[in-house]
Amino acid sequence: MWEETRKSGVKWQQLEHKGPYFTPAYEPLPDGVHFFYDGKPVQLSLAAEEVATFYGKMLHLECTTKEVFRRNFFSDWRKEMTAEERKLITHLDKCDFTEIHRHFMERAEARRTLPREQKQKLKEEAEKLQQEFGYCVLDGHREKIGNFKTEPPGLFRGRGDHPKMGMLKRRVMPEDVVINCSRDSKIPEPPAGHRWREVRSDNTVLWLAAWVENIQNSFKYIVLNPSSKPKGEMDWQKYEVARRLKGVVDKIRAQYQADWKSPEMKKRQLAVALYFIDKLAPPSNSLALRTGNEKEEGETADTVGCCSLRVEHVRLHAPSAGGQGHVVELDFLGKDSIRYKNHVTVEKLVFQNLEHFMEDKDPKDNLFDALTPGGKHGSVQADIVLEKELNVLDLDPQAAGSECTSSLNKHLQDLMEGLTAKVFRTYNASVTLQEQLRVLTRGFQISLFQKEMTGPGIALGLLCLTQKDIVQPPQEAEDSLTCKILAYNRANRAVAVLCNHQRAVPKTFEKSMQTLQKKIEAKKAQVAEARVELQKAETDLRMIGDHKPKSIDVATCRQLKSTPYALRGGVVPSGYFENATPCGSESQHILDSIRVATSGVLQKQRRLLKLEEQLARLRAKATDKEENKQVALGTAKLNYLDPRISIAWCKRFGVPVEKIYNKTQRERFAWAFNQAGEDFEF
DNA sequence: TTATTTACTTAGTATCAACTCT
DNA sequence: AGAGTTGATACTAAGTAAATAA
Repeated sequence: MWEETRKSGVKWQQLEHKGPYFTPAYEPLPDGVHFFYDGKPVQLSLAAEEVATFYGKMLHLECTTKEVFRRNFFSDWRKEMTAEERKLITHLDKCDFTEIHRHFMERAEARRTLPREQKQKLKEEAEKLQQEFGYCVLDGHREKIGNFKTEPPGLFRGRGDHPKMGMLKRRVMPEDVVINCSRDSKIPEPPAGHRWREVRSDNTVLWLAAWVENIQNSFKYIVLNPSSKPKGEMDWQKYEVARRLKGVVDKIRAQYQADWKSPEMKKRQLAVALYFIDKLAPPSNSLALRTGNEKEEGETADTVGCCSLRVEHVRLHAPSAGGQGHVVELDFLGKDSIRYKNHVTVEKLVFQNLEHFMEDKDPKDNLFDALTPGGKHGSVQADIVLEKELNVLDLDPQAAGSECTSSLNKHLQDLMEGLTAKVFRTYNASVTLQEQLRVLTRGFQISLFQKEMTGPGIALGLLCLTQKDIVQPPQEAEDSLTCKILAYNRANRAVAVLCNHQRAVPKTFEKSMQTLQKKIEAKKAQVAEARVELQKAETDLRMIGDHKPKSIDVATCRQLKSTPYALRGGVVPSGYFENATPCGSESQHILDSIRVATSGVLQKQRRLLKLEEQLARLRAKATDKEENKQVALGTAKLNYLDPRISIAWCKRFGVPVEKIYNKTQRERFAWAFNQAGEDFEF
């Protein structure tokens, strides 16, 4: 069934929806808010004012200080001005948006501090909108839509050094929007006085509406929510492909390793490129690069992936006397201009190949030039020929990627149906999670077993200690749950590191770390204090023994020794009462005071344990926080880790899935829940 | 072939909402 | 109750890769 739909490309039979919700029209600034030029208030035309507010709203953001941003903004803004405005406003430096900025900050603040009922009202209105526009009917099921609103107009915020940052992103109009729905469904109504660009019925795609965005001239789509059935199905298939890779990955690796020795330059480059994409050697010797498609120069930030790597991104470190092995250093800006910097030990053959690939090239030349059309190794068959061709140096050194990625993917397709470069990231990520979970929680099942055998329920003394006096194993269940979750996060983090998922250090990081440290110090003090108190209680108990050891009869002595306290190697030394003589009624009194003193010791002991636990938990939290400082776990969790691995692990270790996946995530992974038994293996 | 277009996944950040602590 | 934290969500940019056009 799935096979058929995949082959035919048909994705639905019925699709009905209300079309996108459009950004409300621009609301002019209130009378009291002014824009100033050269110190004088200027009443702008509506269009120019709107664009001015886009900039004013962003005044606190770093991008407004960037020259490219300011230049692009100013140039686009001037296009929206009237002739007079354009004549007057010639320098951005003379523009004063501070009143506009203050206005929007105050408005946001006002909304935050709205009384509870008004907030409730806003929430209800949002919910109404969601109900009206946020769902569609797909093959008889009501499915949630991911983004049912068109993107509002504003200033483009590219990441990294984006040449187009600050450009005006135009308002989307119904006339821009193509609607996709089934022919016989209720066709969505365009807003009054407008019409759609087109209404079509293409059931080989999943989008509901689309428009062309004016910055990059690319499509934007209204699509389904990840919780929807078709999205879930695709997610599932993605992991199934990755699992099939597991079956052939050894063969593939053997082959590309063999290809490192191929006489054909192209083959060797392909083999090394694939190695860069695949190499997995935890904990810190993996590469896991993205494919690195070609990008149009000047249209986007200069970022690269495997196929678009340039010589300048690679450094080779020959084996040193210290015996470091062959090390490759990669340093480049990857997706989202996130820096990828890594030292990795590689096989000698890889190293030699790289030396060869880099020979006689400029830093700006492509590393894998034989896989790109204009590269100097491009059409060369063998090294021997290559050596004679060295004069073909400056043939378009910039040409990158597309040829490389498509030949790479074509090669992979031959090795396994459905295999592409990005599958390696999915595969390596999921396999790493599974393995790390195994390693990091290896101890837990054993300790559960031990608990059964030696648990707390052993015979207690007859000192009439009440149940609560028994030293409980320190809240085992809860404590081990904390440990398990910490272990899960560690495993998750290993994958995030593998995939280089970074985030900006949270603005509040230092401060909240400090408060946490303070808490730890306070807890340490409490622990020390509790320890002193325990010692004092122990001395008290011993004192009773010192003063009246003889008063205890033999039977009581036995009882005493069998109390949990004595058994724990406490302060009453074994044999301490051995020579006590029977002394009848007096022993009852002694027994009483010992009971009280013992109970005191037990109480102090419990308190100490509890505090020590709290301290341990705080320390764990601090570790977790520190390790997470620059690592984003969410991306791996959402896009790379087969949820069935986590679900199976939860079942095996008795961890409630809610501790791992929040509500949205459980909805997103709904497809996985009835699939993964506790013995699921990726 | 090679370049362009299209459709979909992957990504980090800003903001919003909920919760914790004082 | 209000401030401060934290977690969740909304948002949309930036990739991948297949399909299509030239």
